[in-house]
Amino acid sequence: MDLSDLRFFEAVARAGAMNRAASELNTVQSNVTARIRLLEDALGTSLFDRHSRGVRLTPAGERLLPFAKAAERLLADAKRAVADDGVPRGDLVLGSLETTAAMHLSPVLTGFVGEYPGVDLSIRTGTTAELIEDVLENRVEGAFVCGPVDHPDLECQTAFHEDLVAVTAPGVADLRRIAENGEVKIVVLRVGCSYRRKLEEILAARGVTGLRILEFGTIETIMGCVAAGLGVTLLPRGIARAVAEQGRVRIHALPAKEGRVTTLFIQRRDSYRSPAMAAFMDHLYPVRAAAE
Amino acid sequence: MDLSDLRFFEAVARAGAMNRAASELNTVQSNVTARIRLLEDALGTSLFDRHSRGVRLTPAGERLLPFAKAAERLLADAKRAVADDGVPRGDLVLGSLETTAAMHLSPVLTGFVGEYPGVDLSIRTGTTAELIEDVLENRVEGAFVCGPVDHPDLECQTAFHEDLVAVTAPGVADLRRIAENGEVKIVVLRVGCSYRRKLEEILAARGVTGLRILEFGTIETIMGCVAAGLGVTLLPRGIARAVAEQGRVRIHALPAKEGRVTTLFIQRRDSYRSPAMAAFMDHLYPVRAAAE
DNA sequence: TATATGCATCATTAATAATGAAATATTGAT
DNA sequence: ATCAATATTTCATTATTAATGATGCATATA
Repeated sequence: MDLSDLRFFEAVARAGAMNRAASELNTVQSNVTARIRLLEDALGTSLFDRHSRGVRLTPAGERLLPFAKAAERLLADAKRAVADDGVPRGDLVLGSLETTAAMHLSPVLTGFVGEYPGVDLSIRTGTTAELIEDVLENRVEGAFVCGPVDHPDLECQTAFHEDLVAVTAPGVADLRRIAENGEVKIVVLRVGCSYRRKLEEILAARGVTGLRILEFGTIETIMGCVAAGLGVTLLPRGIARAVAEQGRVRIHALPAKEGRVTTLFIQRRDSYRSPAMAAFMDHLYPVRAAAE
Repeated sequence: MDLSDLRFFEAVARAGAMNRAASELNTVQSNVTARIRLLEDALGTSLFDRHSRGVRLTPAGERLLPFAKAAERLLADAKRAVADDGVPRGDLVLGSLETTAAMHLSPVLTGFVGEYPGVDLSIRTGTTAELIEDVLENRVEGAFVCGPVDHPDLECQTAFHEDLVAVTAPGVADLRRIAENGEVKIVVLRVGCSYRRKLEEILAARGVTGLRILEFGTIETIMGCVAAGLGVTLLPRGIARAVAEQGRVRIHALPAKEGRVTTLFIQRRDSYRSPAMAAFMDHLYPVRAAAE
């Protein structure tokens, strides 16, 4: 058994069919068949059940799959470790919630890129669920997400605390009354956004239920919608404040139990930490210490 | 880069010479050279410095080595995971201190082998240092050693507590006086035995220093030597008691601070846990609970 | 029953790895 | 200084292994 065998295996398992896996691996189907058969012979077990529309993993195959993925990760990490001489350089891809990026990240990032000009930093935004997936699948090296997070493969560190506030049109004096003057919606950044469920809970606690959801791509659009009386949203106080001071929206403070959220920086526990990543962690340290 | 490349690499790194690595890998030396060169080309770095008496790892090679070992372990674990269907069977190799085996293990082991007839259990004895090495190098799946142990790759669980006692010839009334009636030695089981250093400390605290060391392979021999007035040893009370009751030796109790030792069961943190191992852990659980 | 989809088989070709012999280099001893 | 010993590199040759493309077989769907 060798790593290339596991690569074939993993591709077939993912594609669910040998011919699809073949084109993915840039080879022919007979080759895939042969390699899988050799692997099965070597292990003394069949790894796939063949049926007319493709293949399905056997229990033994299910047991092998995580090792195939781990092996692939290990080799990728090994390549990086060899290439790294301790000087932070190259790509560093991190993830962040849109709101966290807007609120907290810019001073951290500008400081970091100034200090390490060799590092090509990029930020990928998404929801907490998406970002957790991104970290687990090694699409990003780390991410700022909304806590709490509990996953055995993830290492979590407190990065920031923020106070969330509900934001409505200026005319809404009390959150309980938002539904009184006609149609109102929950306005959030994206499907699955962590704040959506939180806002629903907050409103439910005030007797407001059954609101519909409205999704937008940018915070500016959301603010516009809210100002226009189209709905209510939940945002960190710091972001909402500027718009509120212009009188366009009204901020509704929330008790700490509801409004206090912790932003965590998460990483895969076992994967290789690049010098760039280590440097970023160091750079982040004073921020994290302040949050404790 | 593939696993077979890493196997070559690891063998050369360990052997310190392509020659020796070649015979170890059952191939010719020119093949090893070629494979290493290909690997170096693929990684874009030289992994070894060649000199006239062999090769030495470059810094990049040093960085690669742990990955090579991890990859090998991963593949070995994968094979086992595929073969395992959850039923404990096959070889289970554990390590233990000689004294722990004599004192505590026999009821645990006989119970275990009775319950799981499919498991071929074997015990390899050694000193704590040897056993830690055995666990780290995956020569045994787990081991009973003398605590405390602190290693990032090892998971430690309290297994037993024991009271150590000093054992001398019957005529020695006080440990402080052992050196009075002529030549006396420290008698221990093996080079590097954990008890040796401990006994030296205990005697030093009583003003007895500079004793020579005597090593034997079995506890019976040691007891014979001690009874004959040849020296002093340190053993768990339970083992010494039987011989003391025959009047052949005298037991010198020690204060808890010196005499209390904890036996830990250690395992590699990240390696695959076989069903046999899991079953053994379960079997051990009541024992461990009693020790807490 | 025809058709589409997908795996297995197999002969052929391509690519890769292993071998053995000869060349080169360095250390240590005479 | 030279020879012997040891170790790596190079290279042509052979052996092994992987990939290809054509074909066959099975099964589900229309």
